[in-house]
Amino acid sequence: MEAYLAGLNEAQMAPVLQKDGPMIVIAGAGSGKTRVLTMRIAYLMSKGVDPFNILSLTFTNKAAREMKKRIASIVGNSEAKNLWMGTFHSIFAKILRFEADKLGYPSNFTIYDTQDSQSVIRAIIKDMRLDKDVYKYKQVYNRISSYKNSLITVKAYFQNPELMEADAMSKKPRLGEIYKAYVERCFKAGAMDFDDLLLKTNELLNRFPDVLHKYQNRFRYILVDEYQDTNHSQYLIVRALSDKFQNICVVGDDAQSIYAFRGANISNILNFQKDYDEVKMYRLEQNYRSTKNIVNAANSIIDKNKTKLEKVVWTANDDGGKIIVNRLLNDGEEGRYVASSIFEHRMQNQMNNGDFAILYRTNAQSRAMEDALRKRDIPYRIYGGLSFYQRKEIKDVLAYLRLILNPKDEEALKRVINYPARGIGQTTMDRLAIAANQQGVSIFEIIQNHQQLNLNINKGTLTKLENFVNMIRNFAISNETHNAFEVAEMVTKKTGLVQELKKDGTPEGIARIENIEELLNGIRDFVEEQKELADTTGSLSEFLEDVALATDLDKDTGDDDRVALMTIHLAKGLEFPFVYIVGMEEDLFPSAMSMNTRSELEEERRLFYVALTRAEKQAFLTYTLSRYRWGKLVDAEPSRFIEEIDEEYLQNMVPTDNYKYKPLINTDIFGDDVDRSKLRQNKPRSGTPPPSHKPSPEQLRKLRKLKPPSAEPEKARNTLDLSKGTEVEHLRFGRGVVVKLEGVGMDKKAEIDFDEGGIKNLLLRFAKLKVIS
DNA sequence: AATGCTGCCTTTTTT
DNA sequence: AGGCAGCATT
Repeated sequence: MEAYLAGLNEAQMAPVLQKDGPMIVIAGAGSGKTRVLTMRIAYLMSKGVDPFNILSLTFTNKAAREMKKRIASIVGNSEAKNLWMGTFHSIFAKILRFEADKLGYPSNFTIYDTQDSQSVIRAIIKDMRLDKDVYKYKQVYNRISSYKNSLITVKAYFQNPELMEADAMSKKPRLGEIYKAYVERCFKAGAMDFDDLLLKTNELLNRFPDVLHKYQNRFRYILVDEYQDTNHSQYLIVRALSDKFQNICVVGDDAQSIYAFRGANISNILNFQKDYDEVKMYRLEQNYRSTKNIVNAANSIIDKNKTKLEKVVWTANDDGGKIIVNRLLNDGEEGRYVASSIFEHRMQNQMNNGDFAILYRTNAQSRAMEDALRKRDIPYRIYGGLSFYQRKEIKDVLAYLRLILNPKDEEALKRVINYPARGIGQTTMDRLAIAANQQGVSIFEIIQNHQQLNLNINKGTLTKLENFVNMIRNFAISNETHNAFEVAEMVTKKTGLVQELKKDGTPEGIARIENIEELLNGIRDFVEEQKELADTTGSLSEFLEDVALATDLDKDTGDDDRVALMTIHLAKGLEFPFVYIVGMEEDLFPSAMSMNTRSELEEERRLFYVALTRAEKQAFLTYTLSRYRWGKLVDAEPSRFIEEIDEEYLQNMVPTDNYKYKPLINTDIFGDDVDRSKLRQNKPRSGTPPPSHKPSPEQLRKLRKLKPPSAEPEKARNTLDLSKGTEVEHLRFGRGVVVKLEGVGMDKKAEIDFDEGGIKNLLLRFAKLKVIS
């Protein structure tokens, strides 16, 4: 027996040692499935399987990189290098580039991200003169995306009366036309969207049997991680490729299926045994990650789901601390509590920042956490949300780079043809677009050939257009002899992008320049890494592919010691000693949009299961009584998921004086005449409806333009003296609470200044707010 | 053509 | 509250 297998338990060993045939591994949270995959690949190679014949599909590129490293340490780097390992999207993008000509695409096709796709759809809706309130571009995009993930092409769509009827019923009878136009525009721009990478792979394998055979023979051993989150399109690719040799190993956990919203099909894992002959099934049920308390609590949650495979996750670890549940006044308090708690536990247990994670349901929740961590000087890092590559200035640079490789890329062209401003306006663009449509070519080509066409554009503008095209062509020529970093550096200098930002001189402008510098550094690192690890040159096209398909997680080097903030979805597959799950409230988690059907609710529950099982030592749950949502303070109720945990695993904390701020709840400010239980409800008070002093829009406009009194302007504007008898309808105690001021008709954040026994002033955070007494 | 204002939408999760 | 598309102004 090979030495590297020594650390495996019996259950883990069995799937590693089964060299051939179809198999499914049901792996509970924290049961060491990555280890099994890694060891299995190492074992296959030790039994003489050529790494070129092994395809391993992972959920993130980072996971792939780490596995590769691990395997390299067992079998050696030169062999490990030859493994095919990565996400569905990145592996099949590579294959599609190689086979692009068969599908009529250029091999340097652009990969449109969600923003690009949505922008194309928005333009189509506008061009078709459809009502943008009926045809919401995001909805349309999602609809098209789900068609593509179900392999419903435009042609298939128009052959399916049911689908067309369904869209007509939802008042979108022309959805098919939009779909058609969208596909055509992408094709003309030489672009594929995320879903195309899978859809076109299917098309490739279906239409060209010789190509299918080629890849079937190449990928004799296929491994798929997180199989529960594959969609139909991915499922069909796996089936097609594994059909000949049937050496397929899928690993997953139905209890952790959380991507149904993007087409993941849980029945892929539930039905695997029907898809292949003589499937061997293995279960990994021993959890090595978490304490007994956490594992048992998680089990008690997932028990509430009806749709699941039977398995019992258990652990031999210590009991550990109970899950700490805490109630806070509002989201600001919640942030401060979490920050304080991290601070204290870090001290007490001699932990690093990187041992803590804050997990939330929606990205919008990160802000309150960030504010609190920043105030406490706790270093943190946010994953996901508005990622680095989605920032305007970065997308601008990337658009230039995309255009160099693929001048047909219309989204990139539109973005930069007049940025920095070069006097090419909307009218000109409209004319070019019309000509491009008539000629059936790209806008870039129209400009190149404008002398043969009558474009009705004046000479000065034509010169500007020529200059632009020449600039891009010169970049393209340089690109043939320079690496990605050199080209990118040239672009930032010669296009005037950085100059433009320097000129504006604002703090934001400076931050943007820094971001561009960071991008250039990133490109330099990329080029060096490529030369070292992958025997490639570090070309621009390699870099852009990496960017298009990389996630924030992939970018993470883990060098610096920071608290991790991310959505629960992003946390899948990760683990931390201390985990805070915040915003445990009805309508937030479970999300208000996921409570319509049982299956939606069950997915939310699985999501909670995933969140809880990220914790190794200690889990914390927090909920608030009210929080800002849509810019307004909204009352909140504790999530049903808290109740669903067996009580014996919980420690419910009554808010105490442990922390600097006091979580003062129901503190009586106004005496007995105010019924607070009613204040906390959204409903108007029964009997006496709340007085409505809401000013008319006209009055409000007047109010906003009013200047503060000239004497002591700063103070007069920001301070509200309660002794003057200002009517306050709704007041909660504590710092950063919200006050509703009658007669103003809006909520504003305010800080309360204490004066011995009572409140002296409300310090309004927003200078604009006027108070009428 | 550039700039500034207004009013709308947003908050589900992502490759 | 904040971002952004669409409109109005210069």
